[in-house]
Amino acid sequence: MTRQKTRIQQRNSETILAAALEVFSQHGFRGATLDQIAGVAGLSKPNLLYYFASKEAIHAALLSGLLMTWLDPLRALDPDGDPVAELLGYVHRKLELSRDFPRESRLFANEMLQGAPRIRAAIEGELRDLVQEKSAVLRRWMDEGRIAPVHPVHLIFSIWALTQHYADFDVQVRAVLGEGEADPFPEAGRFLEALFRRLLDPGTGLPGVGHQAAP
Amino acid sequence: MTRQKTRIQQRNSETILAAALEVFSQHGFRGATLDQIAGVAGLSKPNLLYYFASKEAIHAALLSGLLMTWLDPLRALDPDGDPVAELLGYVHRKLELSRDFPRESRLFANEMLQGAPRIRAAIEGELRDLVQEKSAVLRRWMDEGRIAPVHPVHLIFSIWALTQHYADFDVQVRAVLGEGEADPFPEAGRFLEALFRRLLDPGTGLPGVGHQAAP
DNA sequence: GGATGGTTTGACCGGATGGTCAGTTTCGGA
DNA sequence: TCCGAAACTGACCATCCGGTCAAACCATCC
Repeated sequence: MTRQKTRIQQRNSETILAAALEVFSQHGFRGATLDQIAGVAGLSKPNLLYYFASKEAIHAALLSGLLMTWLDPLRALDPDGDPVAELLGYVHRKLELSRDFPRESRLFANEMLQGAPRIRAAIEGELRDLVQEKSAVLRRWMDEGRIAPVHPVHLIFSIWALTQHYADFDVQVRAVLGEGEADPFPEAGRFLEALFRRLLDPGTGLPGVGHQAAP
Repeated sequence: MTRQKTRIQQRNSETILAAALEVFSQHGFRGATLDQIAGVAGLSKPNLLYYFASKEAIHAALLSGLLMTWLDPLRALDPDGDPVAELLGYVHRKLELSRDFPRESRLFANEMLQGAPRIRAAIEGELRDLVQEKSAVLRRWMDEGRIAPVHPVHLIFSIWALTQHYADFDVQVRAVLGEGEADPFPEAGRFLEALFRRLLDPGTGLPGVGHQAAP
């Protein structure tokens, strides 16, 4: 089915997907054009449509490959590991994704902004299930007093928001920090480490911040 | 110049901008069409272009009005107020913006994803200056030991990321939390309150999380 | 060298898109 | 009531867009 045959097919498919990622992540699905993608890929428009049935097909291929990569770090969260270390590891892995694959992050963000018309099913299925599963783990850790009690799903949201921000709003981040500072990511890593250490530390119980009942 | 004359002009300009906000925030600049905007506004396409010179002009009008609204809450941060109360107030005001004006947030996010081609100047000017100014205040508060020492600019980034996430990724938030939960915002408010209280609390000094030198 | 099958492209198509314009309708004041 | 300006519209235009197709190209094996 999806099996590639020749090396040319393999190479050109990859070239096209790479170019499409560049264009889709910047302009969204409707804002991107086949001519643009063809231009970036260095191929002719009909040649694109020789490898992919349609513009939709290219976009779909990108998204389907994306979700797996995107969820892997959360899947890797070990229920039997040390809670704080596991969560900080997740934060750092997610931040590395933002640094190394910003276009993938923006493609995802674009899809979300549009109301996720093409991956709604996956969001309400796979993604939701995985988050619920890991939330149960977090809740257990909280009940055991190993991390501070906060709403587990919002905790996961906060990790997503804080890490993806550095990819999606890269222009803003760099503009505000100033041209002098080359790479914002090392400092971002230190900041997020401090933030989540303080948030999760079970020792410093503040009043009135207990988590709600599970959904 | 920009002064409106008749009531019809006032009303129709507002109708067009509201419709354009709806469409632009969902599809981005290139993905939006004048016919779509005209359809939402209930006006004919030529009538749109009677009030605005071009598609670009509509978009520019939206963005210029947006930045002011967007920065106001940060401007309101009082250097003479109580540090934690001021920052938590900012967080809550920003979260309310996400709840009440999600389309404005998405319009801004769309512009950022595209590399901010149309508001780069404002980002590198007004926005940058304001952030630098408030960062100085935050640094002073940290030096006085009234809030924990973290990188002030990344602290501001974290407020933006965490609050805007609930507007920009609304679909995902609601899908993951489940249809049962109607409004995610009250719980989000409680979570962010807890998060920033713990992050800012100067009492619980953790080792190795001091902030870097100022940029 | 020729046959074969994967690869590439110029030319083209129907429909959408941003924008124009001449002309008509509606409004507000004298 | 009438008039000039404001408000509005149908028809139209040039360009762009996603997609098609027949023909050409090219590598490989006989």
